[in-house]
Amino acid sequence: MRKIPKILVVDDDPDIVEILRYNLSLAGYEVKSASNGKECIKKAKLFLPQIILLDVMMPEMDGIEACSLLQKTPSLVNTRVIFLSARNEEYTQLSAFDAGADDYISKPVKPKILLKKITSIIKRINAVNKDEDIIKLDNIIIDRNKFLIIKNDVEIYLPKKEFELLFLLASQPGNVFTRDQIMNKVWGSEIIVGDRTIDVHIRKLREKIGDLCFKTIKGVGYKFIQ
Amino acid sequence: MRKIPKILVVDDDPDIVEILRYNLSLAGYEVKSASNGKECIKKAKLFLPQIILLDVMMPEMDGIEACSLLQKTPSLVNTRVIFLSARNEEYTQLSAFDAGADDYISKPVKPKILLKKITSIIKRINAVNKDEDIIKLDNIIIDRNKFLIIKNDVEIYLPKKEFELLFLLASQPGNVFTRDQIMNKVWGSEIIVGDRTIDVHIRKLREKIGDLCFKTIKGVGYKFIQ
DNA sequence: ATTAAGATTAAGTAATTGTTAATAAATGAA
DNA sequence: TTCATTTATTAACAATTACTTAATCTTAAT
Repeated sequence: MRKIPKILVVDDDPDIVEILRYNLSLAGYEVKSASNGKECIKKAKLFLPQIILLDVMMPEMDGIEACSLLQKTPSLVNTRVIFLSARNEEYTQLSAFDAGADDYISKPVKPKILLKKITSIIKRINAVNKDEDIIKLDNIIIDRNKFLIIKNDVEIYLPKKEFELLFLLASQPGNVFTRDQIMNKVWGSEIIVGDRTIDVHIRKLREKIGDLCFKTIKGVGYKFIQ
Repeated sequence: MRKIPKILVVDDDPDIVEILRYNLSLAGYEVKSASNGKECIKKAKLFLPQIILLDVMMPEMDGIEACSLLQKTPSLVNTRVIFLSARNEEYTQLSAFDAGADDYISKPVKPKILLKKITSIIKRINAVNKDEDIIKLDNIIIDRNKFLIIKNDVEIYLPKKEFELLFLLASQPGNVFTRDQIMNKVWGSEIIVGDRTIDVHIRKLREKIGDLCFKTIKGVGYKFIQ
């Protein structure tokens, strides 16, 4: 149950942005775009993408300069930058790598190959960085790498299903999840169990995590509240 | 004091091997070479390079096939493969990535750019894998060079599989490793053994290292705890 | 007050892991 | 090599834990 990888596409040519957006969305990535270096940095800090596809020549601020600045942003240490450029002079490529690029691809870009490269990078990131699987709220941390809950500095271990249920509810505190949604996400769509199964698991969570954390919305479902 | 990065150059053309060896050695890397896929695999397992530069077309076994096999070798999980090839057909590139390539560079290779790419990859590897061979925790040291455990100043020698399993679990204390992950990393993806094999090895570790160090997360996997 | 949805409990069932001992495979020494 | 020893794997069964259900009780909305 990993999150959808995010990609920021940065190019001043709207056509190129559209082509890339189309291909990347189709491949299942979450895509946002920017049209120059300044916008890139602003959006990257908010969006926190795994990958930035960056043009070199752009108005306002070029890609190389943007890349240098991105490297200095702590929240983006795990973000990889791939340059896409029509400029193939060696010195441009060299300065791109000096600025912290992870790759430099010459335009025209072959979408299939770009996708493979991205897959390969994402695979490497996932093999290492598991930060995405931790939910941190005010007084509870839910860490799926450790399969551990820390509530008020106390460690709590939960069985698998209870953990998955809590993880789901806590992934969007305050939002109601219907029984159907819970069924599909925690049990999977092929498995069919009785109605009361969810109740019982909720009950156990109330026992272990605290009654007040779980609110029943009668006729609708359950929500996790902080 | 970080180790000198190791690079394995694989090409059937001795001239290319020499050019690469010259440039890489000059840049401070430790270089070995092979001239076909079979030799590549044999040497890679012994040399454990960070990076393999791999030609596509070679006698005996081509680069793509070699790359696929390399991916299945547990001790080479951290090794990156960069293809260097004169074949620029899209399908060749795609199958290279499918085989687990990290990059595909068309010949003729520009040494400066290759060096930058290598630097960039090494930087990423180092950012993650701080110490490859020795794990030092509060009261246990695990040294894979000596295949030795030191627990509370007592030396413990373990058989290979038990050692690998411990090394894996202790590489991220607190984190759960699923049985699948353990299977893939310790046994490799091509080997298939029965369900109870992991349990038995865990049992031996609990006997030798201490029961409390290993926690079972039922339905998920095992974790090492300090 | 009626009713439908949810809560609770305990008990049954299923699934996973632990343990032991026997066997196979690999390793190392004579 | 051959034999002895160690290590790895499997199989059979035990133990444990988790999951589900059924029966009954409670609650809240109309």
